[in-house]
Amino acid sequence: MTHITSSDVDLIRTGCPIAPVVDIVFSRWTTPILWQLNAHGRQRFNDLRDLVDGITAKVLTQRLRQLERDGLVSRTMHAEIPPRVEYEITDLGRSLAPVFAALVTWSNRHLVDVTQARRSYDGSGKPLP
Amino acid sequence: MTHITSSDVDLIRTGCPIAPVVDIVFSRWTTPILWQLNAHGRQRFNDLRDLVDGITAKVLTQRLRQLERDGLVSRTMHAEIPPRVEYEITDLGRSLAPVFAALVTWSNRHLVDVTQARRSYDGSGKPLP
DNA sequence: CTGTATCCGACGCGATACTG
DNA sequence: CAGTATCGCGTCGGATACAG
Repeated sequence: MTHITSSDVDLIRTGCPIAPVVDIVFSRWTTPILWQLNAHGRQRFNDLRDLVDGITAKVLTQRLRQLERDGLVSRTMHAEIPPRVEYEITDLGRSLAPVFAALVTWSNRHLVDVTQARRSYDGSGKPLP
Repeated sequence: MTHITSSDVDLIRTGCPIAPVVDIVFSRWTTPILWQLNAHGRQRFNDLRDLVDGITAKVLTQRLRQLERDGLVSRTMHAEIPPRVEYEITDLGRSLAPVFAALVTWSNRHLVDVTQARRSYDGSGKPLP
């Protein structure tokens, strides 16, 4: 007799198994924040703000809170005057490196294809999204 | 003498080199749509709508237009009554397979760590995002 | 320096009704 | 069957001002 395991059921039922991780890693601003923390190491709040290009203090705070809650970033508060707070990517955050590497590889190989596809589409009278 | 190439400058200047591809691949609904088209092959509009769980016709149309423009999905219109339209993932879309595979791997290994980090954070009196 | 509070405009998305 | 049109709400993010 054949057995249907719970993981089999998951394979059948699951809409998109990577949906949860996409929400965690690719919600807005999280990718550039993690990228900069990974590239430049531990950073103070305002320095990180400068590194992440167009982000405002409010949104940076919101995103850092979420990343801290998810265990991807750590926050260290130094009781000094003026106050100093440092953010650092965690081991769990660094474990995303293969994912980011795969994206870099794909970008180098195929981003130009997307650009070309867009030109071709826009120049062919089809309805623009 | 040392030379500074344009790619060196890019490495210094670039905020986050994967930001463009993240916008293309991980904007809302695109991941589940591509996943289902990759898993179940060519699909008619309403069948795809049923596969993608909670999506409405309007939003599915918008996302499919964008994916078609980016060259990740192809649209085939059959002049019949009733009309039949089929969507299929392209070779360019399939070239994302290593990216999705990396996400599956990370999800299997580390999604539980995120869940645990959230429980720990929520149970420690820190400000909730 | 490191945030927080408030206001507000833009956008995304769902619901519904309608068309070729 | 495969969309499109319209409406309305909710959320997100930007700007600004303020606080510890």
